[in-house]
Amino acid sequence: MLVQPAPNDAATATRLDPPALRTRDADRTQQAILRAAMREFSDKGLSGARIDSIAEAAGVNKRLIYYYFGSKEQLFIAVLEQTYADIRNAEAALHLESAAPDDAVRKLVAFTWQHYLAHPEFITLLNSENLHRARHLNQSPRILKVNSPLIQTLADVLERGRRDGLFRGGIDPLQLYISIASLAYFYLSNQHTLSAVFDRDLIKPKALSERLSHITEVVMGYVLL
Amino acid sequence: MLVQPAPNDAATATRLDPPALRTRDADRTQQAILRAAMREFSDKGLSGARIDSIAEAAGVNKRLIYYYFGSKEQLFIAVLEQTYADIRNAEAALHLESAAPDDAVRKLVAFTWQHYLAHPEFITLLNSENLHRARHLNQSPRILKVNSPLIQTLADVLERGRRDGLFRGGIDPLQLYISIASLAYFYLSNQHTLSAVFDRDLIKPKALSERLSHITEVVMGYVLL
Amino acid sequence: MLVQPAPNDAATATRLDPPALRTRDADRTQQAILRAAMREFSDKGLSGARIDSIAEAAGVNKRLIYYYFGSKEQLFIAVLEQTYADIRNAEAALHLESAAPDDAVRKLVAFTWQHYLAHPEFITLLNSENLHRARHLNQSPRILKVNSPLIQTLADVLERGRRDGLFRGGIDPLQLYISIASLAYFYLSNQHTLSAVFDRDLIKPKALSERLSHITEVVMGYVLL
Amino acid sequence: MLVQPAPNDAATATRLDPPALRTRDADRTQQAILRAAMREFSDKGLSGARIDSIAEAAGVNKRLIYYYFGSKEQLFIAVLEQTYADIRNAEAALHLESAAPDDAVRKLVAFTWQHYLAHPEFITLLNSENLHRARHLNQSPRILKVNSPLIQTLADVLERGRRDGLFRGGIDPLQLYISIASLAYFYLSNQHTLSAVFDRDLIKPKALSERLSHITEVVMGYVLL
DNA sequence: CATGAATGAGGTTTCATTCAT
DNA sequence: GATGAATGAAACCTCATTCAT
Repeated sequence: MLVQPAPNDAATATRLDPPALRTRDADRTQQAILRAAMREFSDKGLSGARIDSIAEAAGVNKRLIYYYFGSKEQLFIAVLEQTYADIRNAEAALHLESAAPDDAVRKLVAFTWQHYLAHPEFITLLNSENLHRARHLNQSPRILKVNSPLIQTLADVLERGRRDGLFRGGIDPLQLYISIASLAYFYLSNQHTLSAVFDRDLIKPKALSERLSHITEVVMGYVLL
Repeated sequence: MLVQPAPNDAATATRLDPPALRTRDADRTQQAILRAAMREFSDKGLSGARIDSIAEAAGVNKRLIYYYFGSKEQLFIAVLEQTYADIRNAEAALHLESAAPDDAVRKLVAFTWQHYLAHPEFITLLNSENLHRARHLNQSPRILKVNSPLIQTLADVLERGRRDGLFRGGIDPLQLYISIASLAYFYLSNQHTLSAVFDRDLIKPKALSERLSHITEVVMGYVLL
Repeated sequence: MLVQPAPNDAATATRLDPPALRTRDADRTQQAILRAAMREFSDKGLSGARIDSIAEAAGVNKRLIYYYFGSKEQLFIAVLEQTYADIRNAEAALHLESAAPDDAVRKLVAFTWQHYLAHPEFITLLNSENLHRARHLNQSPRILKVNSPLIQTLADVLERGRRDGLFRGGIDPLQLYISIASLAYFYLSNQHTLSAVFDRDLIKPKALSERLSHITEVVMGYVLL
Repeated sequence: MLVQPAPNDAATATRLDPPALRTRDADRTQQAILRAAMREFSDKGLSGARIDSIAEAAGVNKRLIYYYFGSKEQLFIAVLEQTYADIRNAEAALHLESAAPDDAVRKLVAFTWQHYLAHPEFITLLNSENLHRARHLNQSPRILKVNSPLIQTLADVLERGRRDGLFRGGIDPLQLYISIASLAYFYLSNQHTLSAVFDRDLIKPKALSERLSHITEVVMGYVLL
C-alpha cells in the first residue's frame, strides 16, 4: 500500500532537494491527480464523483490513482487535507495581531468572503464532508492536529478591542468566527436555491460587493459598542 | 409513463373522493415512499441514495416507486417540493405583521433556528440541491410559483421599525433574511466538520441555546439603532 | 439482501407446491447458476473462478448471481452446501446398519470410491475449501449442524464385528473413516501429479478397478482379525 | 527474456565462482524470492497468490522477480522444483534397503508422515498443481527426469519381506506407496474441513501421534501375513 | 544489479430501471 | 394496485506485467 502524503506537505514545506529529478514526475502526477480530484469531488460530491473522470482529467491511467492514493475515499481525504492546508496557510498570512482591533475584524470578514469566493470548491467539499458527518476528517490526524490558531488570535483581538472601549465584552471568539463564516459561506453555498426561489442573480459583481458590505455591517454592528 | 404529481398535494390538501378506499391506500403508500425517500436523500445525498433502500424502508416494492414517481430524480423533486411546502406553511403561521418590529425580528430569528433544528433533513436536502445547482428546483413550477411572501412581510417590519426610530434605515430585507438563515443554517449544516476541527460539542443543549442567544444578539445588534 | 437458501433444500425436501408456477423460473435459474458455479469453482478454484464464466455457462445475466447469492463467496458457500448435501444424502442411502459387519465395511469402501469417482468436483471443491482453512464451511450452519451420522453407524458396525470375532478391537471409527476416505480421495485428487511423476496412466479402467481392489484389501487387512 | 533456472540448483549445489561477490547477492535474492513465493503460493494457491505480496515478503523489487524468473507461472514452476527436490533429497537419506523389511515399511510410513507434517507447503502446492492438472510439472524436465527411485527400493523391500515369510505376496509397490502417502496426506490436507465437520481438533499433539499409530497399523495390517 | 512509475485488460460488484404477470 | 425476476451499463478496484532510468 503506497500512499505518499507528500503532495500535501508541499503546501507547508518548501521542497529543497535539487537532485530530485526522478521524483519529479511522481510528484507532478500526484499533483495532477489531486487537482483533478478536487475539481471532480467539489463538482459532484463524493458519491457522484467518478474515478474515471478524475483519471481522464488528470491525464493519467486510472490505476495510478490507486497506486498513489489507495482508494476513492483516501483520495477524498487527501483532497480535504489539501483544502484545509490551503485555508490554514492563507489565514496564517493575515496577521490580525498587528492590526487595530476594528480593522482586524473587518480584515477577517473580507478575507473570509474573498477566500470562499476564490475557492468555491472549499464550500462544496465541506458540504460533502458534512453529509458524511466528518467521517474522513476524523480519519486524518494531519488535519485535526493542525488546529487553527485563528480562534486564539481572534480572542486577543476582541480583548484588545474591549480594553480600548471599542468592542462590547463577553463575545465568544468561536461563535463570532462561526458567524462570520456563516454569513459568507451560506450565501455562496446556497446561491443556486436562493437565486431560484427569490429570482435574483446573487452572483453578479454588484450583488457580491453589496453582500460583503452587508455582512461587514452586520458583524461590526455586533462587535462595536 | 404514468407519473402522478398528486402525492405532494397530500401535504396541503386532503383528498376526499368518496369512493376512495383504494385511493386511501395509494395515498398512504405514496406518503410512505416520500417519507422514506426524504430520509434517504437527506442522509446520503442524491447520488448516494439508493432506490432499493427507499423501497425497503418504505416497505413497498421497488417497482411502485417508479409507478408513482417515474424516476429517482422525480422522486427527489417530490421530496424537495414537500420540504419547501413544509417551511412555507410554518412561515405562514408566524404572523410577523402583527408583532412589534423588534419582537418580529426576534421571532423570525428564533423560528428559523428552531425550524432548522427540528428539520435537519431540510439542510442536507438543500445542500444536495445546491450541489446540483438547483437543477431540480428549476424544474418544479410548484415550488417556484409559491414564492415566499416572507420577504415582503419582513420589508414591512423593517419599515415599521425604522419609522418607530428603532431600526437603522437602508436594510435590504433579502440580505437580512439571508443573514438570519446563514447564522442558523451554517452552524447546523457544518456541525460535523466544525466539531472535528475545534474539538467542541456544538450540539449539546447548552451549546444550542448559546448559539440562539448569539445569533439573536448579532441580528439585533445590526438592526437596532 | 436477498439470498434464498431454497435451492439446496430441494435436495432434501421434495417440492410439493403444484401451483408454484411463478417460482419455477426463479428456482430453475438458481439451480442453473449453482450447477455452473459448481463446475467453474471445481475447475478453477475459488480465486481462479470467474463470475462472468459462471453467468455465461448458466445462461443468465451476471447481475442475477448477485441478486440470488449476494457475492462470489456466498455463491461458493452455496455450492459447498449443495455438495455436502449430495454426499450426505448418498450416505444415508447406504444402510450399513443392516449388513453383515465385513460386508458393511466393504460397502463403505466401495461407496466412497464410487462417489469420489462419480463426483470429481467434490474433491477439488474440498481442496479449495481446505486451502481457505474451511473459512466458508464454518460460516454455514447448514453444513455444520447436519453432522454426519455415519461415524456412529460405523462405530456400531465395528462393535458388531468385534463381538462376532471378526474384527480387531480398539478401532477408532473416525480414524477408519478418514483412512477409507484418504485411500480413495488422494489417488483421485493427486492423479495428475502422480501420473506425471510415475509416468503411468492411473485413470484407465483397469487401473481404477485395481485401485479399488487394493484399498479394499488394505482396509480389510486392517479390520479383520 | 532472461530467465535463469539457476536458483533451484542452489538448493543442492553451492555456487563457488571465485569472482562472485555480486553473484552471492544475486543468489541470496533469488533464494529470498523463492522462499517468499513458496509461502505465498502454498498459502493462497496459484491464482490467489500475488506477485506484489511475494516481492514485499522477499524484500525485493517486484521487477526483480521478472528479471530472475520471467513470469508468475515460471516462478511457480521453480517453487515446485524446489519442493520436489527437497522431498527427493530427504527420501534419498532413508536407506530403506539396509533395514529389515518390516522396519523399512514402518520407517517409510513414519518418514512420510513427518515430512508432510514438517512441510505443509508441500501439500498445498501439490493440491494447486493438481487443480491445474500438473500443467507445470509436465513443463519441468528437471522434475520429471529425476524420477524417484523409491518405488524400486520399496519393491525390493516387499520382495525381501515376502521371501522372509513376513509379507503377503502380490503387493504392487506403487499402490502401497500411494496408500501410505494417502493416509498421511489426506489427514493433513483436509484437516480444516474434517475438523469443522467432525468438530474435533485433529492437529493437537495427541491426535497427531494417534494418527501415526493408526496409519502404521493399517499399513502393517495389510503387508504382514 | 536494481527500482519507482506506469499501464491495459479484466475482475467483482452496484444501480437505476424494465419485464411479465 | 402490486410484485419478483431480470437486465445493461457502468462503477470501483486489482493484477500481472513493462517502461525508463
